[in-house]
Amino acid sequence: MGTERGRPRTFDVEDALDQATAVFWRHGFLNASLAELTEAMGLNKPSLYAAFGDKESLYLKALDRYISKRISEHAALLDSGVNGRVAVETFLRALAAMYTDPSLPGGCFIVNAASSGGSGLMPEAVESALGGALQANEARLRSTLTRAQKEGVLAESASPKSMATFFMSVVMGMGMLAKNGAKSNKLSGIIDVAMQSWPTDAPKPAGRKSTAA
Amino acid sequence: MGTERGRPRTFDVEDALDQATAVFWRHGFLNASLAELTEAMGLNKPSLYAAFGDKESLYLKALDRYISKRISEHAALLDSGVNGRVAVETFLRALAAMYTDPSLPGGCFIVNAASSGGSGLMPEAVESALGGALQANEARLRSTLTRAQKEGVLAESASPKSMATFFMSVVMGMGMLAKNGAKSNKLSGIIDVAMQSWPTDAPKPAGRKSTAA
DNA sequence: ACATTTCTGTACCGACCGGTATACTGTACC
DNA sequence: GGTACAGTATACCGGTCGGTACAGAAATGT
Repeated sequence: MGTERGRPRTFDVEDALDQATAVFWRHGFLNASLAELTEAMGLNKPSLYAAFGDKESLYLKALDRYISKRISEHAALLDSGVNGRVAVETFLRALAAMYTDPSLPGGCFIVNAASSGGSGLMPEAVESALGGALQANEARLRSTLTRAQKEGVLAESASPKSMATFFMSVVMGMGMLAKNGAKSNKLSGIIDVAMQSWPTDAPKPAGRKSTAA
Repeated sequence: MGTERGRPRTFDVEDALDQATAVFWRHGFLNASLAELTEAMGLNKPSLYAAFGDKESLYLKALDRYISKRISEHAALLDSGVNGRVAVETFLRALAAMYTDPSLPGGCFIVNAASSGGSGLMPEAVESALGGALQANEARLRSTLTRAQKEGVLAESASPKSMATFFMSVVMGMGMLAKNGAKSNKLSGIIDVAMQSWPTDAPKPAGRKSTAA
C-alpha cells in the first residue's frame, strides 16, 4: 500500500542534512566541497544529488534548517514576556553561547556565509537568502527595541532603527570573533559593554521616583 | 653601472601589487584565483611568480601593503594629540569611511579575509598574519583606552581590555555590513550608538543630555 | 518466481585550480 | 654585432572542482 516501491534509502535524510549544515557552517558555500559534504553525510554524490539537488539547493535547505532549528528559538527570546531590554540582552547571550559552543562548528552559519557575500561569486539565490535572513533578524531586533520604547525601558530619544543596526553589527562581530577562536568569556565582555550603550530616559535608581517593585 | 642587466619589466611592481590587493580585498585568499589576479595585475603567471612568488607570498605582500598604506594612517589617529575618547571615535569614523568608500573594494581587507579563518583551509602563515594584524589593532585600541583612563575621560571602573574587544567586534561587524553593501550613514549610526557605551566617571554637572524629559 | 522501481557505488566528464617548463623577446654589456 | 641575461608568452602539468552515466543491488507488486 502506502509503502514506497524500490530500494529504500540507507541514510536518514534529516541526519544527512544536519551533517551538511555543519560543513557549510564551517566553510561557507564556496569553500565547502562536495567531497567533504559527501564524506560528512555518509553518502555518495548520486545519492546526494537525488535527495537534495545540486550544491546550491542543498545549501538553501541547510540554511532553512539552520534558521528553523537554531535561529528561531533565539529569535523567540526577543518576543518573550520579559521587557525589551532584558529580551535583547538574553538574545545576545544565547547567540554568544551558540557561537562558542564547542560541540558546534563555531561562529554563526549565516555570518560565516555572508562574509563571502557581495563579491558575485555565490549564486544569486544564496546571496539573497542570506541577505533576507540578516534583514529578518534586524527587523526582529528593531521591533523588540520599539517595544522596549513603549515599555519605557528605552529612551524616547533613541532610534530603534540605529540601535538594531548596532546590535546586528555586534552580532556579526561576535560571530567573526567566535569563528576565529574567541571563547565564551570574550563574547560576554562584549555584550557587557554593548548593553551599556542602552539609553534610558530616567536616571538610574539613585533616588527619585522608584520604578516598578 | 648599477643598472640591471637583461630585459626590463614592462609593469610597475607596486601598481601590480595594488591591483592584487584589490582582488584579495574583494575575494579573500581562497576565492581569489590566479586568473583574476593576473588579469587585474596585467601580467602573466610566470611574471607574477617571478616577481612575487606563489599565491601565498603574494597575499602576504598584499596584506603588508594594505596595513602600511591603509591601516597605519588610521591607527595613527589613535595616537594623535586629542584625548582618548575623541581618538577612538575619530578612528572608528575614518575606518567606516574607508569601508564604504565606493572607489575601494568594500569592507575591510583583513576582516574579509579573517572570515575564512579558523577552518584549516588557508595556509598557516596567512592565518597567523591575519590573526596578528587583528591582535595588533586590538592592542592599539587598548592602549588608547588606557590612555583615556589616565586622562580621566574614561571611567576608572571601565576595563580597557573588554572595551577594546568590544570595539574590535564593532569594527568587524561594520566591515561585514559594508562588504554586504551597507552605506556610510548606516555605519555612522552604529558608531553613534557604540560611543554611547563609553563610561565616564564624573557625572558632568553642566551640559550633556542629562535633561529629564 | 518474475518484472519494476528506486537507491547505491564506481568510474568518468569537462572545467578550472595553482604552479611550471619551454621557447621567445628585448635590453645591457662587451 | 654578438652574447649573456632577465622578462614575457604559450602551452601544459597533476589535482580537484561540481555534476553525471552507467551498471549493480535491494526493495516492491504481481
